[in-house]
Amino acid sequence: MTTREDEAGRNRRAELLGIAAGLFAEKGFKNTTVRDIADASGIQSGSLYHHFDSKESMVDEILSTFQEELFGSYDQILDSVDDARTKLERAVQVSFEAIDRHRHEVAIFQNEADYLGAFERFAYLAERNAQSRAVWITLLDDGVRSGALRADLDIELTYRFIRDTVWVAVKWYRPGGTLTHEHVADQYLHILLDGISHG
Amino acid sequence: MTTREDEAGRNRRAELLGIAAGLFAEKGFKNTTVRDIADASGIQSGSLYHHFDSKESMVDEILSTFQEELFGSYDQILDSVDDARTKLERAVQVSFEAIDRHRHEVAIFQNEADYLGAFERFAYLAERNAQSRAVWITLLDDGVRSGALRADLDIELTYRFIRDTVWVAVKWYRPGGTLTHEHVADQYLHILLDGISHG
DNA sequence: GTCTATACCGTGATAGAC
DNA sequence: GTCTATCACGGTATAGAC
Repeated sequence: MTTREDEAGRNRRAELLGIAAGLFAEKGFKNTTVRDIADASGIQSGSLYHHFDSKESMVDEILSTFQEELFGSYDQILDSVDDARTKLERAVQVSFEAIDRHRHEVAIFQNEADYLGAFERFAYLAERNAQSRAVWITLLDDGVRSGALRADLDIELTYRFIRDTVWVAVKWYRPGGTLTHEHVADQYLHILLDGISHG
Repeated sequence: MTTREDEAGRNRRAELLGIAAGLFAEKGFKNTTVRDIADASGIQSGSLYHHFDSKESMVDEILSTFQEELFGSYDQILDSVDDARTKLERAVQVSFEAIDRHRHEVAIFQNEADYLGAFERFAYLAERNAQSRAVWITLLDDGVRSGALRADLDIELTYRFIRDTVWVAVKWYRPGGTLTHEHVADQYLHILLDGISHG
């Protein structure tokens, strides 16, 4: 049974987490105070602790929820019957889509994973990193084996370049701006697959 | 006249700045305390203030010194008589070389420019950013005009991808590791210019 | 050039009234 | 569910002895 109060509580919780995510992304986790979050939410700092144990719990919930969704998308691509090149393209497109829909979460993960990863509570961040590497390496290996990609590729370096260039776009991409995430993904894939030199 | 004391002072100053740069790069500027810097230097926190006005002065000196050198290198490339493609290659190589020789400084600029840029004292960071954009846009424009690069390039997006991929490498590149900065630059230029797809 | 001592403030978190 | 009041801690920076 779901009462009206339960739902209101969940909505409020999500609302507060959204406000916190925006601040964590903009100013950094440690650099954002619980008073900042409370001010932006129109309540007092003490009231936040009615909803959450601690500031850590807030960022924990933000990151784990997001990653569950993202890796679900990657798994769908890996499990599909598409050819290697299409899968690689899909993975890039899904990543830019994540930047579009969850830019705060992406930014937090990019900026704070190193710092947070030092606490046992956030050990899963390192696991997710390894999981992400596995996805891209698989896609690149399949691409080379199927002949879609150059045989002389340095897979490890190529992985790093793709990963870095995709996620760092969160620093400048703004949803609702002149560039759509589809356009950015297309242009990026054009550069990545075909290069920028003439002929 | 340069006395022995002056020189010892400069050495000590440079030594302390180097230690601070490592901590700022690793933990972030705000997240690094003056006590952290003092501990790592084997002195008391109060003693730091004999050498520097404030924590801000330290990061200021670290960043401005580094950028003066980096943009000197870019200017040399722009002023050279090389063709467009060679200039672009040289700019990429010089950037990876900067990551190799000054990774702390690069990391600090990458991670803290947004935060520090909000203070008037660090307004020059935004100017340096604009200057950097001007360098890359010039190189790309010349490349397209001379026929070295594809005529259908989205110059602005290409600039962002190059900038991002080059500088984000500071997150994983380690001097003295198995990869040299020359090797990384070569591989990156190969991907950038020729793409990763087969044929 | 480094030390000790300390002023002063912002921080995360708690307790209990409403 | 929010408020006020409060606490213990750690932060930057200063003063003055050695």
